[in-house]
Amino acid sequence: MPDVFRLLADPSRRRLLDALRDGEHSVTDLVARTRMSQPSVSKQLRILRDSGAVTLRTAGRQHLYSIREGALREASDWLSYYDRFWREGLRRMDDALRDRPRPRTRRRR
Amino acid sequence: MPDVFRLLADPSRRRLLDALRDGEHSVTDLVARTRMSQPSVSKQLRILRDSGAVTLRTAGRQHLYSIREGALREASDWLSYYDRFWREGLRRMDDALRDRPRPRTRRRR
DNA sequence: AACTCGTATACCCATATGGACATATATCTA
DNA sequence: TAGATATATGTCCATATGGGTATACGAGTT
Repeated sequence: MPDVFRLLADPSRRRLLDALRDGEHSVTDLVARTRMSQPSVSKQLRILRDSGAVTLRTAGRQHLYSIREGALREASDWLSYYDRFWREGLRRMDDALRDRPRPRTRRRR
Repeated sequence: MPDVFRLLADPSRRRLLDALRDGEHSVTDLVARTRMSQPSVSKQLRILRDSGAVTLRTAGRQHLYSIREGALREASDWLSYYDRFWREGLRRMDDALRDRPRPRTRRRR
């Protein structure tokens, strides 16, 4: 099971997800929207599906894909830390640095 | 210039970033914290540095690395859409699906 | 049943990637 | 200057990955 970031690492998969943001789409649709070859689209959709990022609904001979709720949650959670981080500014970094390396600051006499 | 997601795709790089969350650290420090070999740490730090995710401050023979503010912003921004998305629920997906495919809904007489 | 459309898979190939190990470089110290 | 410490780089290798092309499969259609 490849992790979420590995998934998002590939631009083509991100394009697919972007193309799915406004709802379900068939493979042919996605091929048109992403300018990728049909086999590539299927291949990447397969990967996205296997890792639970998208779901498939079959309608006749069409395969309709859509984004699965919470699929990218893990990635988002991981990043949220850093969001908070740089929103507060980096002063705390220096503080942490100054404190942790010498737990009991020994005063040089 | 590899994009942010490519950076985060590798677990070892994420471990490094995690280890840097509480502030500056030397390479030796990072080696201890991440259980990676020193050359690997240096190699990945190099990549992180080249892509602007971390910065280097030289202090004597130590190289102190720290996370760069806003480094992961791009990734975070991209994901923020989906955050909003699944927080609202997926009803809108179906709506979008029902509307877009036929822009002018032709009433069947 | 033959045909067509929509989609998935198989196979091949070129490339990128990360680790391990050895070694180079730089800074401090004796 | 010799030696030790801290970090970087070079080389080799095994593997993963994505694309392209051809082809297989499945569901409608005639």
